[in-house]
Amino acid sequence: MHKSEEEFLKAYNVKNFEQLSMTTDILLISVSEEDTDNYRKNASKKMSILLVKRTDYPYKDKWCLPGGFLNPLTETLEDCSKRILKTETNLENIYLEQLYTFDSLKRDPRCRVVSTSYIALVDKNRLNDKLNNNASWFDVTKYQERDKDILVELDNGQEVILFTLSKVLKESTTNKYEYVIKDNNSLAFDHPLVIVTGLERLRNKIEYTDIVFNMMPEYFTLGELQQVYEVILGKKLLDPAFRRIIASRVVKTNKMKTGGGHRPSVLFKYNKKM
Amino acid sequence: MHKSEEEFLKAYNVKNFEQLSMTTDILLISVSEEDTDNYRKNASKKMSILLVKRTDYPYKDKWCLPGGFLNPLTETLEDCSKRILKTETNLENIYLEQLYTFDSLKRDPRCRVVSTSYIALVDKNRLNDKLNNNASWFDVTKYQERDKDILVELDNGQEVILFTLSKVLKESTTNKYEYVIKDNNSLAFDHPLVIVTGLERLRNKIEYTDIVFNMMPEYFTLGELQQVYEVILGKKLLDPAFRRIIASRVVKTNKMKTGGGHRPSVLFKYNKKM
DNA sequence: TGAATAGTGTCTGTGAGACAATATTAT
DNA sequence: ATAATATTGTCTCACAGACACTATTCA
Repeated sequence: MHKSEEEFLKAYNVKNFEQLSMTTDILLISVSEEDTDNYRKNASKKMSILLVKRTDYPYKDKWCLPGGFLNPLTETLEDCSKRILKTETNLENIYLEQLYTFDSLKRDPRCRVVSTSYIALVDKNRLNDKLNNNASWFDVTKYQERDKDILVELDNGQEVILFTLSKVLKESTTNKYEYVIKDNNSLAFDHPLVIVTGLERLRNKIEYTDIVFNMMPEYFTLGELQQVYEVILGKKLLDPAFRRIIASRVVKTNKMKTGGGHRPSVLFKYNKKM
Repeated sequence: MHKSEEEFLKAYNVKNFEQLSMTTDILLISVSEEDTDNYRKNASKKMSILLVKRTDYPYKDKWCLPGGFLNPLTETLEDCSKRILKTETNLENIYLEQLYTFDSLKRDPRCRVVSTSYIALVDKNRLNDKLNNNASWFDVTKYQERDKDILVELDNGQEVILFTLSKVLKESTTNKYEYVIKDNNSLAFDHPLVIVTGLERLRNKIEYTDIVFNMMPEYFTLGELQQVYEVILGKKLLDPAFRRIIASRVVKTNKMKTGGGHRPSVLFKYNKKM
């Protein structure tokens, strides 16, 4: 006996199958400026990420990435991430990019939850005072890779969060590694994985995309831009080399940044290409 | 009134919330050899992907990527992909890598289904005659990018599948594009998206990872390896340049490949580094 | 022998790394 | 004047692109 497609769809009942919940977790990254006492010195920069304090079980009172459950009937995962970002930062139009889908069986003690994580990038100047009060920016004060271990330290000025991951060989054919949480006292769920995966991704993409300009204000000096690169890559760059690489991606304006107790700097804009 | 964590988890009932279904879709990629009449000529190569014919609604009798529903209680998405690959190809130990999670609201007419896609790479020599009989290899006979359109043609020797995608500007800040299906008669679901996303990813990763060796047999000539690169990148490479680039990633063996009506070629192996 | 592929040599231009030198400001 | 950053000049080295050349097989 043959059914038509219409009949088939009508008879199809989702509830006959096991279903599950999905969440999104958002790694919101920005670059913050440290105050300086010396009037001549430029503000030094740190990479920082947004964490929120959990108010309920599981992981009650622990810090975690902003995130929440997907409404399967009305939202895409990106919609969901936008909604959560809006709640935590009061901002819209934040750059979002899908990072990875984490799905180990026991990552949430409540039930099976698969979580698709997103990277979000923002220029910190956009959001002073707009944060939800359970949210806090943590500077990435350490990000060390030694042997196969990655040590990360986060600091919001009052609390320090430390965790360690190991890179474990997964595929022996080609050398492919996966991260495993080794030591973690303070962060909820598998969020150390999300953070490290995201920071690595950002490091890679900053080299071959224009992603970095999502973290910059409209006008910026090349020195500022270079600092953002240095903070993300975790190493110093040589000025002339940096300027050569970046030259085609920025446009000089006739504005200057003055007042630094040293030579003023030309302000540039992002050079959007078609 | 305070609950303990234990009480909280006990009282938590997943079924109070809307849930959804997840699937995996697998883009299994390999490189096939075309027979040649000239005894001197080496076999030319084509990139090919595995499709299966749907036996039921929706998209009955259309081709699609191998895939299936996740069992949320017992499987990770990768487990699920492995299970499906085993069903379709009778192979285990295939290289798998998470590609992207597709989640538009109407991608499946039955219900809300979020699908995490995986790239799988295999050396075709491993699987002659092992295919499930609803599965078939399609050569990628065309992959053209013109303006903002991508035209793909797949051919299994009996049927030709054609589809077109458009790259549509998504973020105006940084120029970020997303693919939109423009024209598609033959492929089920949003699988044209998966295919194009996956082929682009492979193209990128072949340049900076050792991923390609998952598609190679244990012993191969540099000519064969170069052909695989050329087929994936869609362009010819210069011999000396290729040999320089690849040199550190392969090891010469004392085996030779002879019988080609021309100078024999040294067989190499993948050089696994720690 | 010759068609075909395998493999090497080498010139050239580009571009990154490195370091030096000059320019300009606020105190 | 000086500390600090801004900006440019230029040398060198590594390496990819390009092309030419030699080597070797088997019908």
